Amino acid sequence: MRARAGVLELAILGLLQETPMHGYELRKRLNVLLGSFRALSYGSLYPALKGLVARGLIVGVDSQAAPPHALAGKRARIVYELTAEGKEHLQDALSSSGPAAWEDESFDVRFALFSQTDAETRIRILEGRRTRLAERLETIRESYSRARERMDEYTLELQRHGLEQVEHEVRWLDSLIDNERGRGRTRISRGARPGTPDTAGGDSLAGNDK
Amino acid sequence: MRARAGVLELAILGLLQETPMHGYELRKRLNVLLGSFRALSYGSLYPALKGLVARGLIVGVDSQAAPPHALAGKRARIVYELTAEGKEHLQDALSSSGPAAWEDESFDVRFALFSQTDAETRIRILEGRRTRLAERLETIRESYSRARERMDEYTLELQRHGLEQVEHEVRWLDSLIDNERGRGRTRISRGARPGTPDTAGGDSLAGNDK
DNA sequence: GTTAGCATGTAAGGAGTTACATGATTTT
DNA sequence: AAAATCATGTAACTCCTTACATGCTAAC
Repeated sequence: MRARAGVLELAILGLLQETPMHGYELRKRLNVLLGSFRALSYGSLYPALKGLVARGLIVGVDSQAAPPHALAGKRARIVYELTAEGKEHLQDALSSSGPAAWEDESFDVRFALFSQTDAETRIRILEGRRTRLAERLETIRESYSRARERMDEYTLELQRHGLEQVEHEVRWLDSLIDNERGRGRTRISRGARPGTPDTAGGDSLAGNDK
Repeated sequence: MRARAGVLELAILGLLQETPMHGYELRKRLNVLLGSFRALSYGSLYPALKGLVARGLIVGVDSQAAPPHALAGKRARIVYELTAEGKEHLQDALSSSGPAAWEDESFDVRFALFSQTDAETRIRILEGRRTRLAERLETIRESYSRARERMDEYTLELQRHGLEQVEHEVRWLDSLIDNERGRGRTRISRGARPGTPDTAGGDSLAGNDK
């Protein structure tokens, strides 16, 4: 009820579960996790950490207080780690698999946290996303056949490329789902797609689906 | 100086240049143009229109005021169209080709408006985006070789897929640039890539770039 | 000794969403 | 006569960015 999605919060909790860190380092890891571009600003990160501390999900310990024999010169680096409640909250969030898990903004983060997610939830999320993308294909193809006369060449080309990208992601998901089903918990075979080679290059917009 | 990027505003002006419309219809066209998903809300659209009117770039005329002989029952539909200043402003915006034109948030809209953009600007934007994506490839490959040990299988797989997507877009841009250079103003050959067939499927992360 | 990178934060504001509020018109 | 869809708007709120502000530490 109170759980305001909060992709950023989820990512923070997920990374801190793996290993405690201070803000500055966390940001770098987050930039990789959140899609490798879009450098997250400190103006987002620090207030988010503050909020998580206020809600008792993480605690920040000044790393200079710990070592016994003096070395007291160094700058305060606040290392954050999960509390018991934080771990519980994270587990709850990771075991959920509603639409919020497979939308564009959150799917990547949920996927990156799959190591900490149980097998059934992983499959449910992958399938949810696949369904979502299939709907999107439907929408694009529909708008294509409905209004292709009124669209100029560039809009059309953009549409075509968008469709290609989505189709590519669907194939990716299919291979992932295959992998998850095949082995209970074995590793991902990178890029190998057993029965379906790359040669599906026909006229994508013809609608050879269903 | 004053030109706060405003992707939405640009898209609105671009669509209204093609043909005057009322808000509701505009929204549907915008949803296609802005990437086919992410349904734009009225809470964004109407205030944006209001702002454009306030700045004198568009005017809204109540479509029921126009017809001479009474038909006065129908609901007010406010049809918006560009003013002279609006057209000027749009031309200025469309002839610019700074980083703001080829970033993720704006590139699609700029591309969709290519019919209204001159040939040199089109090429500059396409090349700008290509360079941007090449940088991104560099970043991803770097972080991959720097920290592949510390990354779990899923993060790695996500990275690999992201790389593939970006590589695909680079090839797309290459074919578009080719097309733009080849003909001065001829149409886009849909999906046909002259010299480079789809068979570039090797180990993407090996870094066969440069 | 100065540049680059480490490290933490705050204040103001931009760009959008959700939820609310209202009513007309068309289709079933 | 009900349901869908057309049509326009506002208020509150969320999430994030930019710009500011501060100071330490390592490398050149």
